Amino acid sequence: MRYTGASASERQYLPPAVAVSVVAFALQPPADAELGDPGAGAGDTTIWIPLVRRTRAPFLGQWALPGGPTQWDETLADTALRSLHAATQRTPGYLEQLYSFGGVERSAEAQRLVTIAYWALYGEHELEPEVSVRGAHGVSPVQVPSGPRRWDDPIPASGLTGEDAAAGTPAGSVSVANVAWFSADRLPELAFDHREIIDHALGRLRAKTEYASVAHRFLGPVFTLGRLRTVTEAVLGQPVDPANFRRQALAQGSLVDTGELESGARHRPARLYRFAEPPGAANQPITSGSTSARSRE
Amino acid sequence: MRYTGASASERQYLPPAVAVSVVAFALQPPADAELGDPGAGAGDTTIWIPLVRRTRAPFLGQWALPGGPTQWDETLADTALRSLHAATQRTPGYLEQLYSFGGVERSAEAQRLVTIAYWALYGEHELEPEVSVRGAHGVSPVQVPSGPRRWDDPIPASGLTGEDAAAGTPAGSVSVANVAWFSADRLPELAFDHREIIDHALGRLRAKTEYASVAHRFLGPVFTLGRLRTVTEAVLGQPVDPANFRRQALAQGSLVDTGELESGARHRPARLYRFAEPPGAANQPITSGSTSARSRE
DNA sequence: GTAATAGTGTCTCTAAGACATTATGTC
DNA sequence: GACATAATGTCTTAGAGACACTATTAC
Repeated sequence: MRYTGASASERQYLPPAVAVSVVAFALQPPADAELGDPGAGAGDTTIWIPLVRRTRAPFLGQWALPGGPTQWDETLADTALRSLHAATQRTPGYLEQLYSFGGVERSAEAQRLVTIAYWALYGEHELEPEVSVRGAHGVSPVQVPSGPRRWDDPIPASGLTGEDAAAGTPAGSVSVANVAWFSADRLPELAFDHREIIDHALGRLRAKTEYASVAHRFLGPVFTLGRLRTVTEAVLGQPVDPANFRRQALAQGSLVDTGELESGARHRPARLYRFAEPPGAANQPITSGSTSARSRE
Repeated sequence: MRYTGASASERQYLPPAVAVSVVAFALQPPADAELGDPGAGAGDTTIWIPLVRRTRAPFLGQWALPGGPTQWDETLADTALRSLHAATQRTPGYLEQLYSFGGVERSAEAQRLVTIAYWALYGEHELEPEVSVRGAHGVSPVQVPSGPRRWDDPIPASGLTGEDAAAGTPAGSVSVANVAWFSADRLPELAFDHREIIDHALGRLRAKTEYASVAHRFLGPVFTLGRLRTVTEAVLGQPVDPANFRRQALAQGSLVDTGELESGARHRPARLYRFAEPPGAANQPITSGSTSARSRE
């Protein structure tokens, strides 16, 4: 019961294939990562995105977003995490849905394709190589937004791009050599409409309401206001006044002074802060295979 | 080649079924509409939403959002418009995607279900009964947002709720008697998680950045500032200072004074305004079967 | 005239941004 | 000591909100 090669007359009985694409952001590429643009150093002034090189037509050899088809027993967020992990060997700390694309298919494939785009954030500590103690891939906690937005959860497999979904078999898996990290300011030419998806994701990230609440996810559990400001500057792509940033960040009410100081720098030590989860969020990390809040039939 | 009754071992080869649910808003219920709550008059102080009564288990007899499965030759927005029209006999002036739900299915159905939620707005003139001159349903222009967000377009059929998608056949269609309009403040108990979807849609609608740009879609092509303020009050559910509203609405820069005045009221006549589409939007209404901007394979 | 909304002017308060100043560590 | 960033304080300006006041129609 496979759908490849269905004739045109059979098509109308086929439900669309469902796949995801993921735009993942990090403040730095991982230490062992290949850089798409060898010229650019890994400064703190830009945002980095992992891309995979396509190993199939169409757009063979071109860069594209990590992604892949949903499997029968995984939710959409599962699929997003699994295919992102297949490309980067790392699990992001944050994942959120962006938008769904469901155009009528015009390619040679037998099925229509519905693609759901996600965006993900990697914190500093999530970029260290994962220790492969457990099964196929890491099981680090992933934070998925609660509140008005909703979601699903994480599992394992290979990594293509979302457009290869219509092929029933997950063949032609991506070797790690086909993955590289790019600065958001210096993206290569991208397959399909992935450039627009990235632009959309960047727009969301740069929207004030978004970055104010997610900037800290690029960092570890504790951080200085200076680091947080650096993140904001990287997200916005422009400098931010330190004094005003401090006032606004603290007025936000979601930063907690840990009482500790960061030492070792060649200047006055900075206070360390934690991010206080909003009361409703319950700060409940989602682990692979969790059953929580699966609110839909 | 139908999928109903697939055994558990077959399931893993089945792609998820894809369906949509639509939260439609109007400032008033249509004149010929049935009201869910006979007590409430049709004042301008609230927002109205059409619901359909389920004719199947689960949640048989309970109210739910209009929706239905995607057909092989229609896009997601097509499906949304078609199933909304099946319920209300009317085509909305605006349609935008909200969120996708893709939980692993736990019901008795053979397939998983991915549901994409949309929200729609009906303008005053879109609530008049449609003149059935052309084919199965109206072909009035529908405005779908451009810019970072993307979409697809409209076609005909019956109207269930999105959760009936897994059944391959669109049987058990909704008679108009099973449709009623409810005030957003007085919703009945809803099937599935539709209450959350509506709350999400209301949240989006009430977000300042959204309602500032969509409020005029509840009205006809020309309107007074007083009417526009009334819409805003209905959306927000609270009074708004007329003077301040005027200043902000005009400062927005998207209202054009037509030079005409509204007469007949027992008070000073008000200027009539049009909404100026932002330059990028090209103000290009989308008609059924259009091929524009279908940007995805 | 009265009633009712349209439309204008003005005051206050808050928050954003610019920028000066002091504090405290490493070298 | 020099240097670098942390942390605080102050001034200006733009905008939101409260509210008083004038304008113009129907009756």
